[in-house]
Amino acid sequence: MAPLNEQLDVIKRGCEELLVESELLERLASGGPLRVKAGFDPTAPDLHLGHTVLINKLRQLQDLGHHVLFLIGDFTGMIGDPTGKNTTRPPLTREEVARNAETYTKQVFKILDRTRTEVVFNSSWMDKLAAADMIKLAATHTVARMLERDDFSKRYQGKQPIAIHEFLYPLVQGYDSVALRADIELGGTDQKFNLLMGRELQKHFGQKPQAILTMPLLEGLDGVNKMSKSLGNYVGIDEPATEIFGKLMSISDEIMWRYIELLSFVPLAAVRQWKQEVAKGRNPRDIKVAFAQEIVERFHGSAAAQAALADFEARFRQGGVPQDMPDVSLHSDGGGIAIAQVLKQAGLTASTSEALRLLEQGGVKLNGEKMNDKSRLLKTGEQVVLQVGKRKFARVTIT
RNA sequence: GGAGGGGUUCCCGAGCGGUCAAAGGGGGCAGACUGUAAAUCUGUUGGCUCAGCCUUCGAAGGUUCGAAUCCUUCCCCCUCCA
Repeated sequence: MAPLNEQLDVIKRGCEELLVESELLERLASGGPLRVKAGFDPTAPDLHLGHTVLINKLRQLQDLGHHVLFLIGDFTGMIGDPTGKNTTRPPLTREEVARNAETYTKQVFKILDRTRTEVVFNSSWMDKLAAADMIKLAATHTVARMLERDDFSKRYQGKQPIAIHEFLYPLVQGYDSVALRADIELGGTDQKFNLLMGRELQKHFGQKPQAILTMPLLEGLDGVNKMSKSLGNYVGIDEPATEIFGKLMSISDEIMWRYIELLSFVPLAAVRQWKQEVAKGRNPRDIKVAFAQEIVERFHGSAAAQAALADFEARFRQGGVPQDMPDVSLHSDGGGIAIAQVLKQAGLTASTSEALRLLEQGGVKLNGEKMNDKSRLLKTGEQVVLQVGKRKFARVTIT
């Protein structure tokens, strides 16, 4: 195991806050591997880059020899974590939770070391907790204390509803730390309240309180809100290489540095040099390309990263069409199919109304030519490439 | 239990008997400009067999030639008092 100060440097790198450092040092000094807890809400079936900020950190802890407890909050998932939301979230069913959890474990080992990871479900101890125990747990904290949490107080002041069961969420998450005897828990900055709750409950149950390490939240592609599935501003790690590449290229120059800081493994010295070069006039696009390549390579390999770049160049610099696009075959009864119908049935637009709108606005291309004749019929035997906007393509054959 | 306020299209929010598929803003989408950037500007933003028709304003009934707007019942939320 690495020397203490080196371990601490690795642990702290990129983090938002570490509490309490001296306690963590003590535990590290005691020699044995730490029990590292990180909880995941099974609402999102796809891991995205936002999640990987934390998972990368878990991986670093594993590389230091520590033991990761990858907690899937299947019980808490049924409550619906209210963190960061200003409305009550609808609860998930057992079946939904189970399905999502499976996807999680499948994806997470793209980053984590399977041999040093223990996947645990909080239902395995929470299901056994009797109602009376739950009441005792609830009795450990006051409503005033709960209302200290930022999002609760905001909702309360904003006259938004807060359901009683939402108060149980932090308590259950904290109790998970007790059940797991966690030495340190990782979470996003928005999790701080819940993480601290773990410390308090551990003390209450006679354990040494866990250290907590918060990681910054990664902004989504819009550069404003945090990256999340529900906002649609995310990059999923299971997405095709060209998608990941394209999405990363679309981020603003400002947010690019943030992404590099939190996601890239490029040494900080090299990043500093990039910044200087850009300040002297280098096109930030070049940096963005290098960064996008690094991320694609991480999840798809270097060959895919090269291909994604080539595809991107061909498509947008030379205005060509992508290598791969969906092939759609539609059947006509004879008279042909109106173009708006084709667009909808090929999945390029959500409705025929939208298709007609886009035709009017010049957002539709047929075989690379702008197309705004709404009465255009596609006849049997025709094969065309349709494009909507800059990104949506389909090769359509009429039979 | 009592008193008051409120539930409008993806979100916020106006409308308060016909001129309402419903102002304004946000977000989304498209176009221009670009580095597929960002910012900005322009258009658009329920659906369909699209100059017409159909379905929306918490739910269900009712009044009316006509309702998001009036009445009844129900559901939900917020505030104050107990």
